[in-house]
Amino acid sequence: MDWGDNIQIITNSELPVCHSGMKWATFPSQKVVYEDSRMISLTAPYISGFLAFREMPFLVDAVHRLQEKEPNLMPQVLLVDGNGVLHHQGFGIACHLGVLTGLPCIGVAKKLLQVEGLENNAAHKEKIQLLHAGGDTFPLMGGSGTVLGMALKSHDHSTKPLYISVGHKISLEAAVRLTHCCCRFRIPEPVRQADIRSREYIRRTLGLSGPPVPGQERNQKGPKSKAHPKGGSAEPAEENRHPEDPSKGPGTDPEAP
DNA sequence: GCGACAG
DNA sequence: ATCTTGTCGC
Repeated sequence: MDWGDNIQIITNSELPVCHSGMKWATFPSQKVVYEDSRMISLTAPYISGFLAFREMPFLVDAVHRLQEKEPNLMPQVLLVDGNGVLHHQGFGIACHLGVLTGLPCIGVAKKLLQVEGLENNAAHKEKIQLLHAGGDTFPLMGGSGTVLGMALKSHDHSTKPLYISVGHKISLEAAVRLTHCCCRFRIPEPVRQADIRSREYIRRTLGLSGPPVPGQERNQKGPKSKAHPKGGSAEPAEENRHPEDPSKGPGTDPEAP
């Protein structure tokens, strides 16, 4: 593989209530060199096909913050949690982010967006079962015969494929190969780490602030708390934290056989 | 009630 | 995205 050792990858990971997390890392070593998590106020609701409407401003903001703070770390490619041209209008969130930042973007979706006749039906599931080893793919063809993306078995023991599509300034083939090279587990590490770290950030900033009523039940069915000031970003209580997170120990590995 | 469902 | 219950492997 001739990507070199200095390709950097950025990933979004938005939780539906109030958080945006991103992670920058080198390739192929995948060492985290920069992290930016903060509270946000989501306004637009989640509507399938309009993900960019909801999340784009925060992703662009994060890229701009990086440009200000560490321009030397500006990545050469972004892995975006969502679709690129595999989209109702042929322009998913990975395309938006690519155009607005000028950076190459890869759409990495965990579920098939059913568009242009693509359907997660029996025939599709059959193709999935024919995928043999990690790295195996099959094309996702729209009604017009155009290849909108590729289903990718991200590692040998993964049941569900990833749905890779071009976002911006990268070929589908390169997008698939690069994504596959990032997969220690089903979800490519940039996406996975952004996810893990964003949840950890939430836990650490809101986790202990909420008043744990003595009789607190485990499964609170009430509405999600919006316990953060609107229009502002909540700062973590501890500012000087070592970004090093030596080893997570033998944690549970999702999607592991 | 039924279909659809990127996050 | 979230919530379940259970299973397997390191």
